[in-house]
Amino acid sequence: MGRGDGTGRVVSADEADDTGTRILHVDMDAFYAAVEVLDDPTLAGKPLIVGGAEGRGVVSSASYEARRFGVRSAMSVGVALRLCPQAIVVVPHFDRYSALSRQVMQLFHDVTPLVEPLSIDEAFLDVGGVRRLWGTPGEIARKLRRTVKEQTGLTCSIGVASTKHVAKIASTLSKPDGLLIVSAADTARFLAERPVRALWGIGPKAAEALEGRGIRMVSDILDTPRSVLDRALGPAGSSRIWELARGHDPREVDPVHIEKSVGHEETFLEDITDPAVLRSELRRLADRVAARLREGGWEAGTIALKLRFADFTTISRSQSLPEATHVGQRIGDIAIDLFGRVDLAQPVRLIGVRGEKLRGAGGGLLALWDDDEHWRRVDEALDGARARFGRAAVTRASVLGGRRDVNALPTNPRPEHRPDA
DNA sequence: TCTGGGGTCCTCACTCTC
DNA sequence: TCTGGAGAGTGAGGACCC
Repeated sequence: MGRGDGTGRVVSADEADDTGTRILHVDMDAFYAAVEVLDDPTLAGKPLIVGGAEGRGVVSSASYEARRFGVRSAMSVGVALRLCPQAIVVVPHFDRYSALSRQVMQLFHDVTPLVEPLSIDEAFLDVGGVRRLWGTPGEIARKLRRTVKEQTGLTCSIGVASTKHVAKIASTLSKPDGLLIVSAADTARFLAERPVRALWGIGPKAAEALEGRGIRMVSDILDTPRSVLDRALGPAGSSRIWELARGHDPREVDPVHIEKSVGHEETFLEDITDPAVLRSELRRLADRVAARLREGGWEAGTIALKLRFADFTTISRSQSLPEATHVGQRIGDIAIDLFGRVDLAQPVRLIGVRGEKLRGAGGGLLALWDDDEHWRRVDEALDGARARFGRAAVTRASVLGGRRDVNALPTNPRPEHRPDA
């Protein structure tokens, strides 16, 4: 398994046992900050904060030099600068991050078609089927770390395990610039030694609920009756951590991503009280949401409004539509109607619009998921494409990913997705 | 100088229908 | 005709993730 190397991280030795593993979780180190350093080497070695430089900005990413002072992402830039006054603050350059992200994801796809991006800077890879090409999962992880560094100049950390959940925890522990392999045989012990907060889905609230009952480590979960977990987390949360604590995680690496909602929101530099200004802002946000919907070939079946007031209380209002839409005027009308039903007792800090229950290309994919016959035809198309282009080159995602291809496939919308249902 | 933006998932309350 | 339970759908809010 892993060992500490004196920096707080846990990494594997070169000869680490990777028996029973096939999942890699790759996570770029302090991604935004690292890209800024790449583009301006004079920032190297300095405490760096990427975030909103004025008003109500928060930290999107911080270099490890800044993290040593307690700077964390999602912290307000003001608080971060109090902790680390010498930090250099730069505004984010999202287009640049996206470009590098695409480059890194392509390197992953060069290894295996089974890549599931989790966010701009991390992904799961299933390398179980490419051993004969590239070696064992541990060897693949070592090569991949070298390749990413050589091709992009950026470092990444990789967790290797038999499940996604354990691979994810392992990559976190190995940060920065590390590799941690957890063999199948070591999984139970590895998990038992972790605090409950390390489990996927246990945030501050759930951790507090568990710790209030004396459940601090994953090993404590193993000794806790299910009824106690049910009371602490509810049946769904309880069921999830019951399984995860035992190393059970049947989720496969899934390269097919289906969007479920599209939204935009904005926090004002100063709180707004004038309803006319807020309505105007809603129109602007509705137009942006509509543009995104049209880009994706979707229509939204539900429109949701979000408001955050000066005291940070947040409310939402939503309305399902008889006919789905991607028209900005219509989305704006609904958002403004929802807004009109809200009692504006306080100034507004944030306003947002979201389209939910997406139909169109996304809805078609949902239908495909639910219908064995359609999946059979997708797999036929997959086999045909693989015969032409080679197995490693073609995935379900690449068969389904092109919108033209998706629309060419038969779809059978589920009843709740039919506008006239 | 308190607390962004874009998401997903879950729970609970309420309404409607059978 | 009234009442209650079950189940589905909808809406609101919260927790969590990066």
